[in-house]
Amino acid sequence: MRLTTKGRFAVTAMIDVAMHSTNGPVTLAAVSERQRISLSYLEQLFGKLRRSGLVDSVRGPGGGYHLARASSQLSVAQIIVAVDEPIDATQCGGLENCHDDRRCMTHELWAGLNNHIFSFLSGVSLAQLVAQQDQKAAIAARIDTRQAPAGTTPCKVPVTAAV
Amino acid sequence: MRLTTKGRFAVTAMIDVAMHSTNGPVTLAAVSERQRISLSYLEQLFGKLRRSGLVDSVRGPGGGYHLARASSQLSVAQIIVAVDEPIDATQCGGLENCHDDRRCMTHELWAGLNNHIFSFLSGVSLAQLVAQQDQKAAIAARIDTRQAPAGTTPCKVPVTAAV
DNA sequence: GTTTAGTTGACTAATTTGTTCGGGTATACG
DNA sequence: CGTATACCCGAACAAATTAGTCAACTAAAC
Repeated sequence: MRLTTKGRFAVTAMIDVAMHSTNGPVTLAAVSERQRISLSYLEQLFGKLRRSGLVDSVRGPGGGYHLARASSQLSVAQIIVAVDEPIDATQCGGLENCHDDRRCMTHELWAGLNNHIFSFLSGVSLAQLVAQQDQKAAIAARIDTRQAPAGTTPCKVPVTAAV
Repeated sequence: MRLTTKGRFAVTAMIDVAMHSTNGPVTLAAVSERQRISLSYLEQLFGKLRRSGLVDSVRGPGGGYHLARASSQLSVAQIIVAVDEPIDATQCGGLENCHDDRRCMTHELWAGLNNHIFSFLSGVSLAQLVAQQDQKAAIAARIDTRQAPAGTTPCKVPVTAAV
């Protein structure tokens, strides 16, 4: 389980697809324009997402991508695993040359921590992120039109410093 | 919050220090030898760990590094943040040029997910990992001394598929 | 004063990231 | 038909990051 900008771009793009697939497939050109990600990079990412069975593609005019499953059935972990090919921080690579106890430490350790992080991100569905995003968009719209009802905390979503 | 092999090396090294600091500071040379991490790379990592206040250094003969706090008070998140400098996947960099609603999406989204992952890893202390490691070492030692019982596979800890 | 070991900085190879380019192929539509 | 759309594919590429090397320095123990 690696966590880099690559996986983040993939998740972002998937959210974009989820939010715009109400009427037909979403083209990568549209995602590229909206999310400011280069088209070719998106093609690479969606090639992996497609081969992993997370999205389906429709070729030809009017084509594009749509989610292969309901957004509630797609987890962040699946997306990240699909695009961020796994790498292990072990020297032995989990092979037979770990006679010495110590050399196995990294491997066992990270396998465990991997599990934790993986299962955590498996519990976060695309639907949740979309809902979160929709909510913010709604708040923003309400602020724009200055119709914030009493009792609501406008834009009070605490965006923490980038960690 | 990035999650790469760099942070994993740092955590591995910190566990090694935690496990061997019973009698005096631990030298990086020893960590390097045990964990098969290059000495100079460790020097870079521990430079950051020291500047982040996670370890203290003792110079001269008999010197080395030791944890600045009890291992139960040191979280994985702190270690990773110390060595894996933050990067944001946003185009606007959280600046003022995100007039368009869409361009802020990545930023808000990952800030939230960052929080989740960060708080999760903040809850994992070095002490926990050490305990987990000690437990495995004890099992391994038992296997070593008592001629492995039938059915056990030495050094074949059920390593989950690398994610 | 010599040895140990941290401290620093510069430098390098390998890998990853993100992009650009240049071609393909399937299909809707006129 | 043909053509435009949009997926598909691969190669080449600069930039950043990762991992490691080298060399010189400082503080402290003996």
